[in-house]
Amino acid sequence: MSAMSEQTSVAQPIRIAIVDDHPLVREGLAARIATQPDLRVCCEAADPDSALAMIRARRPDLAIVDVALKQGSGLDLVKALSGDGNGPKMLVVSAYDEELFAERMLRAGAHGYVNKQELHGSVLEAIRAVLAGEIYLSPGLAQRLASQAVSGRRSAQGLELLSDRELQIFELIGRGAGTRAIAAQLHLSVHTIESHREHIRAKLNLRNGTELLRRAVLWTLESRA
Amino acid sequence: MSAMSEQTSVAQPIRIAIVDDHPLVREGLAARIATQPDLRVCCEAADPDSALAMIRARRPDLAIVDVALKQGSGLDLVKALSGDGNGPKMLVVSAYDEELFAERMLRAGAHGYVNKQELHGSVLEAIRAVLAGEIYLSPGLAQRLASQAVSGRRSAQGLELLSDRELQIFELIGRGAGTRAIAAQLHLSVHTIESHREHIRAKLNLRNGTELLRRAVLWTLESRA
DNA sequence: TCACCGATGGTGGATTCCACCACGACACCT
DNA sequence: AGGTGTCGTGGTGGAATCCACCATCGGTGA
Repeated sequence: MSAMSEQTSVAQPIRIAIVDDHPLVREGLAARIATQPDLRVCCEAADPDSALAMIRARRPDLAIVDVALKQGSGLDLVKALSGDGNGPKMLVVSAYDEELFAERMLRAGAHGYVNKQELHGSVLEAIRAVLAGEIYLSPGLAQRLASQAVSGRRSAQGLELLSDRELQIFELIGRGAGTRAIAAQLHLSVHTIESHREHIRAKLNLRNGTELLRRAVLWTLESRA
Repeated sequence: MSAMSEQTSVAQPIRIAIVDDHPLVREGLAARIATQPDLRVCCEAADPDSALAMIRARRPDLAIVDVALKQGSGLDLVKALSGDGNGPKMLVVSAYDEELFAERMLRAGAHGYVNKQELHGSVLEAIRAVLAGEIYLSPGLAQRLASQAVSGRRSAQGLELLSDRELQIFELIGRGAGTRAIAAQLHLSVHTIESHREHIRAKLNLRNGTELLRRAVLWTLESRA
């Protein structure tokens, strides 16, 4: 909405950080934000690690974060930031419209979740809402989440059953990463990854690692990053 | 917006169509193109079907196409356009840096392939190159493709240098069958299958069985078109 | 004939998988 | 406070698989 009554000129613009691994998306966001005189992009990052450092150093008012950052899933970034105490507001943008991620992100401390598909011009709306202290969700997504909550049905493909960690590992498997590589990337023991694999297999009713890999590859293709 | 008549220095601006299902990416591209006085975005589309109609109607000089369009994979779009005869140049942008996709796209008639990751500022470079009649590839991608061609064997996906047996087994792998299952189904020794796997890996320049499985799954998916 | 390749199969060592277990942290219930 | 559950992290040991060589046999082409 255009209820900008307390527009205190451009003396103190609201500072926004953008975290996305696609330069094009960053530029698209920046272009939109540039249309608003009281908003300003203060810094950008392409991966969660540098993003965390950057945000802690620059202390923006709002951070726009992509779910699917190449290493370390963005979920960790949101968790870390929300654990920081008086951190920025966090608006998550995603290529997935999965209720799956929205729920997790909000639980992890995000203040809004917008799908890249749905935002014809609604990012700004989302930004305003989040800055005002509200929780913002893409319209379609909000509806699906609501109807899902009513019917109690949660079975997209059984993936809801996976915990955050498990889902993250599932995603990495889908990208073609082997157990060893995942362990290295996440700084975890190989045994831990294997343990997670096993739990994932159990929850998804998969017999062997081959079926798991297959499922993961298929899924990451369908809901592309 | 910034659709001002710029015909002062350039009588005939080059007209570009953008096809991507993410509005943000479209805007990012448009923002970059807007910095060039002789280039102009003439139309946009979010899905392959409307894109095809649009491009045939508007006849742009260049079409920038995302691989990962929701329905119909963008590959079909490129094929259709290149089958049209005197169609536009086609530059493919992708979230994947997979050699696989690049190769298929180029063979389908695309004139360039850029990864969304790599393009810090190089889309314009790519656009220029493609318009000039060259074939453009992301630097990293070009390098990998080249080294692949030098080291091992040249190959469209390399699949045509598989023997009949190997191709058959490759397909079964793609369907999710394990080595043991394949052996049983073909009434062969497990060792034989493993031997074939090894040969396939060698011919396709794949390091481990995981990559093989991944490649096989991808292929059996994309070959539905 | 000879050299090569495709299909089949093997050996042995490295790697990975997998079932089962364990412990600490945290949440939720009553 | 206790009890129960799940989550994340690790481990062990045996089974399965992978993988780099190697071998045989039959066909095909120089």
